[in-house]
Amino acid sequence: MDYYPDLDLFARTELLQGTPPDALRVLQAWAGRRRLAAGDILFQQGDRTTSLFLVIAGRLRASQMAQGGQQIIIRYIGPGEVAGCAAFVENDTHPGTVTAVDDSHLIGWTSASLRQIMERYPVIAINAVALLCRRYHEMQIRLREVSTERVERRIGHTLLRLAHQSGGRTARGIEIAFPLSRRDLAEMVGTTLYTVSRIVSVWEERGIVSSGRRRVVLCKPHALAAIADEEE
Amino acid sequence: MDYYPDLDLFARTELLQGTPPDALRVLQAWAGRRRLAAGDILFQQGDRTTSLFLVIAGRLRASQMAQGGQQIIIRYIGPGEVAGCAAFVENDTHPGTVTAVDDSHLIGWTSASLRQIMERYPVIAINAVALLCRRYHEMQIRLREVSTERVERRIGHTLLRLAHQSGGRTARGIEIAFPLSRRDLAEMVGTTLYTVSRIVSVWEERGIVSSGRRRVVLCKPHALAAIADEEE
DNA sequence: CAGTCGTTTTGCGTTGCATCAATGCGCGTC
DNA sequence: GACGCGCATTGATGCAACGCAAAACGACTG
Repeated sequence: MDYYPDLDLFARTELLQGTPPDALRVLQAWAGRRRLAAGDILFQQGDRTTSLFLVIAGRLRASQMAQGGQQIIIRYIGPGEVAGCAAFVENDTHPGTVTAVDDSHLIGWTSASLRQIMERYPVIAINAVALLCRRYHEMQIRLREVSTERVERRIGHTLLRLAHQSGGRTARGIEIAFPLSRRDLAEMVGTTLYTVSRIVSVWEERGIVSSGRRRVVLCKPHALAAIADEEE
Repeated sequence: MDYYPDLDLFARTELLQGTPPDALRVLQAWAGRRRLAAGDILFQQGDRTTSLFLVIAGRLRASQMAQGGQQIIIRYIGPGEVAGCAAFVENDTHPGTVTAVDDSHLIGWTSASLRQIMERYPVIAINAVALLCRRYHEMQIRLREVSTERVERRIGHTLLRLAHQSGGRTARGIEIAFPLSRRDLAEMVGTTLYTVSRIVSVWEERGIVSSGRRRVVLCKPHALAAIADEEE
């Protein structure tokens, strides 16, 4: 009897949950593997979409460049999540660049094979639809935040989201589980690293967060939530 | 032989293109109809998702409220497009409110029947994936714009997009085909109606646009594009 | 035709945040 | 241990855009 180490892992991802075992075996057979060291680029903005990737381990960052050289961070992608959504559609181009922020291990399928698989196993297409709805919804909320809220609250919401998505419990509080600099935060929030630094410094004095070189720990998440959601 | 007036219309929409004729007939049989007058609400933010709607005629606006009473416009939805994406997923809630800005005619399917249809006809699920990818990509670009560009350029981009999406050729230039107030524009761009008014007034003096009560005509689209995309 | 309501314009004071510049700190490297 | 580099802090300054207020301008209504 063969041993397929990926199978049960597959079955717990957002894209492949509920997929019949034979589909999982097909997926495994067609999968390509990819390892990245922290800092490596998976693909660049404007590249043709060749493959969709599933993150097995590690963490990636999807970002988008403006013509002025500024960039924003679209999202961080962790284990079980999908990188390179645009590859769901054949012959498209990637809207952003995806970079590894930690050493990462990925599995990829070509757009063409993915399409075949979705035709044969509609569950996967339906999972993809659900996943994209979530992402779309996420973006709507961020667009609203950046359009209507001021910087302090946006930083608050962003940290809470990151903590929720990939926070680890520690003695001091919830720690963001990957390196996150002031500049990174600024590019998620739509501000400058200077402003982030000032605001986080104030929070640090108040004991709400504890942060250092590319590390952030939320000591009092509820206090942060109060700042992020207080009435007017 | 029966006459199904919707069938060829269906086959030209983003969601249903490439769908086999028998699927179209099933879809037609399961469809609910809905008519809205300008100003009517299709569903509210927070409502449970019951149905997904296809716009046959008219125009709708998807918006999202912030707790302070401010709101932003997510997008305008025209004929052939889909309203209420969240209904792709059963037992979810709508992230925004959808309102008719013109008298509109819609067709709807319940989430449950939609799911069955997608299982039976994966093309539709795959179309949905492509559609959501496009929307997701759109939002990424808007998020980048609102985070990195200043108001004048954002208004320019927004008008160009609207013109592209639903502009009608007229003697004076390209006219946005539905009522669009300064406030509406402000809520799409993430600014105030005052700022929009000022900037549009300047453009009006320069002959780039011509606008009045809830009407906008782009007289010199290329000049607008130059403003929106000029280097630095 | 007067009255009302929604939209747009415009002036002006205010301010949140960007921008520039200088300094300090921690970490890896030769 | 000294150097250099990337990251973080902090102050000073300027400006783009906000927010208020008041008025002008249609458009619709009784």
